[in-house]
Amino acid sequence: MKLKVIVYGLSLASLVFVLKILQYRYVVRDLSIEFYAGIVALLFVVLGVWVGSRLTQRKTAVVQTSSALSFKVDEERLRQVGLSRREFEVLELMSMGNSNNEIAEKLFVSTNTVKSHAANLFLKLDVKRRTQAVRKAQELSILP
Amino acid sequence: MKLKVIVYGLSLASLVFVLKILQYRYVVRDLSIEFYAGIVALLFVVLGVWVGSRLTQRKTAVVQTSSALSFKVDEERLRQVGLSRREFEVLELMSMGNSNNEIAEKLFVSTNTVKSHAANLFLKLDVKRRTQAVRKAQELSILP
DNA sequence: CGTGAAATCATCCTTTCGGGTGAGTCTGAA
DNA sequence: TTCAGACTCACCCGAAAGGATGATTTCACG
Repeated sequence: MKLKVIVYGLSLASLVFVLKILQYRYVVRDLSIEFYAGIVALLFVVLGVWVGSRLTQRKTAVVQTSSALSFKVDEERLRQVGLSRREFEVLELMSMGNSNNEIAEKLFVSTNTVKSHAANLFLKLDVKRRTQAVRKAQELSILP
Repeated sequence: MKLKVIVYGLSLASLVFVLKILQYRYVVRDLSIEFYAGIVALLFVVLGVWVGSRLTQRKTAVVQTSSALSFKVDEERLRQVGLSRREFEVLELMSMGNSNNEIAEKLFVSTNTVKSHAANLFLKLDVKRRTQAVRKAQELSILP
């Protein structure tokens, strides 16, 4: 929200600024139009680069803060991936560095069950190893 | 490398393109210069945003993959833990979800060597599994 | 010139992971 | 009630990971 306002405002301001410059050109007309075009182009490329990096930075920042919040955001993400609660619990303990056996003990189920959940969440996350699963979960910001 | 070439090439191409347009303007002069300025500005803002996001994307990627940037900060941390460069490289690839075999291929060494490095860094990090190693490395902020 | 750390590779062995398959229970929705 | 999905567990098997030990080479440091 705030970002959009800033970006749009800045763009408009810059445009006005450039127009003013061009207006001024008619007074000081001693340089070629190509020169001014180059200036304008350069100026706006710089502006664009700046805006572009700002944009991406904000994007990741938002992702980070949202994951730092609570369960609700996670559940939405979970539904996007299709992970069930149990699968997510396994994934959490997995990311803590627990073995399947340790996860089984902590969840009061058998190792086989953990392996089933693991296999299912690997399918849903489209990964082959638990380390990949953890990484992908972090990238999807469903895990810290 | 490739990225820079592409970016610079694209910038130059766009500049030439705009200059051509302006040249053409002298033939079809029926629109105000403000209009053309707006077009140019808009065009280059879009280009800039694109380039900007590209740039930032690469930047983060570089930080993750290459050890060149993170070396300086890492080496201090590394000495605290006592990890050698090779062990750290293995740890990095490990955190990306690579298997020992894949790590071996990417480092041009045998799987046994990777396992040796892995065993050593497990000792130094005081962990038992690779998932724990990755987690601990993140907690020590020697890995993203 | 030795000495030690790092890097490399190996072999043997055990544990852990992961894939595949099947199957029973339970719950909530149609 | 029936049915889908989740959860549970089991067995088998191959692949990956990890532990232990030893050997060689390289390279910097004293």
